[in-house]
Amino acid sequence: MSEQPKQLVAPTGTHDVLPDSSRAWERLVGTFSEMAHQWGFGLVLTPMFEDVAVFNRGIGEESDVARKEMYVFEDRGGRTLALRPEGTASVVRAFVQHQPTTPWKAWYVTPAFRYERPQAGRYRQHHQLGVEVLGTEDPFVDVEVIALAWRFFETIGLSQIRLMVNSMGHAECREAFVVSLRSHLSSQESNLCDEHAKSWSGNPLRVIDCKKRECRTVVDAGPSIADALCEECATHFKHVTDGLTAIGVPWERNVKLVRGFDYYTRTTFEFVSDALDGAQNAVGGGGRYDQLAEDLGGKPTAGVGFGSGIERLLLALQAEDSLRFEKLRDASIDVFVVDTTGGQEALQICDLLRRNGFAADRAFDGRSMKSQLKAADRSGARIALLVGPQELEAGTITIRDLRATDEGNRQKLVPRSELVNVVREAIETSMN
RNA sequence: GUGGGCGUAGCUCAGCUGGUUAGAGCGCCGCGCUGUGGCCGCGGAGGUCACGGGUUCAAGUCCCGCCGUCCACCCCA
Repeated sequence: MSEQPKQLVAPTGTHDVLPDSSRAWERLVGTFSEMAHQWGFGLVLTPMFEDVAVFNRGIGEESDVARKEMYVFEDRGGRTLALRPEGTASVVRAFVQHQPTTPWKAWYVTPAFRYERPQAGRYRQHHQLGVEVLGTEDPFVDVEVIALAWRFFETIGLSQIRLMVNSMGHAECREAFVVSLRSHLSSQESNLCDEHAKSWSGNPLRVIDCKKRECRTVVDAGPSIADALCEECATHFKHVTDGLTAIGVPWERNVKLVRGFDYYTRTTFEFVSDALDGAQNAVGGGGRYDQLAEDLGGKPTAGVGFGSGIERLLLALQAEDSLRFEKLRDASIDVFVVDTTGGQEALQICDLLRRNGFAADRAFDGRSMKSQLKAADRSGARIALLVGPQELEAGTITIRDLRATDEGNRQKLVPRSELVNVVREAIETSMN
């Protein structure tokens, strides 16, 4: 006697998306794809894993993501690879490798992997969609990238979103700011929270978005990035915010907005949902990364982009109660074919309908008519086509309106040769 | 990585201070209606009470471990 094999389940922090909820995914990704094309972006697909250096040099070896969250492994050829923890680095690596003409406008949708302790809205595999523009430092591009994200959120029905923007300045402004921040923090070390009192010098910028009161007091009294910007960077930032204002995208400046990846220069931004609480309220973010292409071994090339987490967007939609799954499901099937003669008729009728552009489904296993009609009801189909021995004999089909209420006038016998036209007509009238 | 809550049917959950064959609603299958869904009535299938140890005459219930999940921190999407 062998034991029953142990049931296997999805790994910690991962999840299956089944047809009920995947309708919402299709809608999000479909909408984004359409909008990205409207904005002039082309789809880019890059490998899910890369040489680990792509991410170490990209997001910074000092960042938490690179230090302790990456899935790093060695393949059979001894190469050290990593599953992608975010979207941007791979796209920029592809740009550097292929040197397309600029400006290069790319959009993507991809899973991202981080070894984290899972909780609501945070997974070991999550999914991001986003865009990148390489080859121009024109502030209008920053505006376009932010605007695309904003309009996308509007289109899918999110209303409680706030956009926060900031500028880190270019490499020199940023470096000068880090120096003055460092000296401020070192003089205030004893006033920082327990953790940052020890760790501030590794990455002083991290202290800026610490939520502890002690750190906030120290930070508020210290230098502001806003004052550290050179004239060019200040002007660049003003063009970005003026551009947003010009097209009616509301923004607020947040001088403490310091994002987790080291590659950001100048513009940074983040979208938060007020419908989600605290910890996981960021639904998207991004910024400019004018050094990144060079860091990955390419020619100096400016870039800017944003990424948004699909799971977070769905949580935010749910929190705003903007998701209507029922409606999405109703849209699926036009016709359900009921065949009590063995199934051969349903095979041919479904094929005919599908070739003519209808969404058709049927039952299997030779069930009773009653049971098949029950399945028809569940499918959400507008109409059912019934074929039993009588119809088969007479070369006819019974068409039944599954939504009508007057029992006397809801089904009729039609010649099989007229099927496609009759179905088309029935669907048109039942749509009204 | 640190701290806490929770794991009982496919789903949502009940199960009092340990005590016979572990329940409900929804869903699923069937019958009432032997060719007609949705509503209603009746019936049925489905559980090693997450898993592994321990205490006890007796554990879903108490203890320990483990895994999973949720929450907070951290970080982020």
